[in-house]
Amino acid sequence: MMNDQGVNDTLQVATDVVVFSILQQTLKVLLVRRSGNPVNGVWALPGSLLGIDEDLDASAKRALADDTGVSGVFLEQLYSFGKPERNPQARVISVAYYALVPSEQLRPTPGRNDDAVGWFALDRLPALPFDHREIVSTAHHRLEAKLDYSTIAFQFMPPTFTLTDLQDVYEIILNQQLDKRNFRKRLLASDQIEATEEKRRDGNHRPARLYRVKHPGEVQYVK
Amino acid sequence: MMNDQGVNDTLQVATDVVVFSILQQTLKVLLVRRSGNPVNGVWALPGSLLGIDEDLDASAKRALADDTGVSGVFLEQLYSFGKPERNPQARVISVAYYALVPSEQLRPTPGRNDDAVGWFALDRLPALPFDHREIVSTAHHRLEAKLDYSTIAFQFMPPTFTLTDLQDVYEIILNQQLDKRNFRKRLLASDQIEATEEKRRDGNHRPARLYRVKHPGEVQYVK
DNA sequence: GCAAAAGTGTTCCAGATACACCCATGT
DNA sequence: ACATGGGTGTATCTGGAACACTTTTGC
Repeated sequence: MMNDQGVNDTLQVATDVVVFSILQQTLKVLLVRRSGNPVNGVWALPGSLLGIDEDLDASAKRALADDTGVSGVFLEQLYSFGKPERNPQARVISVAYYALVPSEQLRPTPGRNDDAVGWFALDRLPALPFDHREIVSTAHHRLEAKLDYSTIAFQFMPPTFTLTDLQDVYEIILNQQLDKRNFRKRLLASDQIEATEEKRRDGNHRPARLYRVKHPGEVQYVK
Repeated sequence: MMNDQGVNDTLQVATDVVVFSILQQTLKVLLVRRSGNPVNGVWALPGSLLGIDEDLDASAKRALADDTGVSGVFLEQLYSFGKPERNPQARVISVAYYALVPSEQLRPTPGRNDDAVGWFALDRLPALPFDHREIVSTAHHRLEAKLDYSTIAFQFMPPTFTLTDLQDVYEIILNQQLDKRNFRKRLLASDQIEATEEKRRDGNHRPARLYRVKHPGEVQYVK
């Protein structure tokens, strides 16, 4: 199994997950710092080698839960990365996934192989091993694109939220200001969210009506 | 490497390619009939096991060339399929690709491991092994979707073509009639094709002007 | 009463749609 | 001259973009 350079020459498959959330009005990615070999003390994407009888989706889900304690969130296959030189220690194909976590809902906790987990802004990422930066970048592009033609943004929302909360999510991901009236008109016309009877009072201003998504967990195509 | 059921329990990665073309005014898929084991005499997607030092894209390209003689065409990664039970003989993850071949340009020829190659209409596919039917279906959805927001249809065109030829391609893939004037207006406005000085004379009617794509080989996002 | 965010409608413009007739050729 | 597919323009509709003031609360 080892060739004469000490390199394992069997093929392995891993799943790696780019976890996005919006914290402190910023789009962030969840990274873990591994305590074990081969990458001691370096921040990397949560991930795992694929079990011999394990489904790809299940592997990504498990990697996410084991490494970060996050579960029950939107998770979708992104792309497979397989340059022979991407990992110098071994030949590993990475089937990458991305996940969206509702803002401030989950407190990720390090798994038993991890030193720490942490949220990082996209423009403040630490050095990442292998092609993890390319994976993050591909996931970011996918997220931006899907915002335009699907209800993917709802996956960032807690069970109830205000229209301003939702608009903030769009503005942060698209990195541009949106018109409040047009945004509300479009969202309400899409028939994907509904008003609750509740309002949120905070600060010294008019309370905001709370909404909920009509089909939580489902990402639908719109337009 | 073999367990006591005679099943190889190492993980393997394959690339499989869904090749589309438009022949006889129909969207067709290219299949190969394997002469060797394990699938003797059954039609399947062209594909290959990934070499230990081979890039995924290179593997798909090679599989396509080896199995069908097709090369130099549009080829893009589609999705990775990895259900543990998808292949009962071995644990194989398939990284699927799809390719588009210009109509009537290439004459596919069987590779040395193949019995035959053939084009099949999507609603006239033979029984396919593993999850190849699901892979074809996923590729078909991708193709339909990309037609709307990219110049992917140009990949089906020969070097020069008439606007009616191009409209036929759209109508076949979308399976609906399009308005001739609106189609021409939109295509010409997109600034992606240009008129040549040539015309094509066939049949007893006015000759049609031939066009060419401005950026052949590139698939651009439009709209 | 003032500061702060919530909430609400109309006009304008651009791009998509619907639609019918003349043109150039071969036989 | 006629049959065949090639080629063209205008009116209408619809969805997106721009834009400013009133409301409700806390202090």
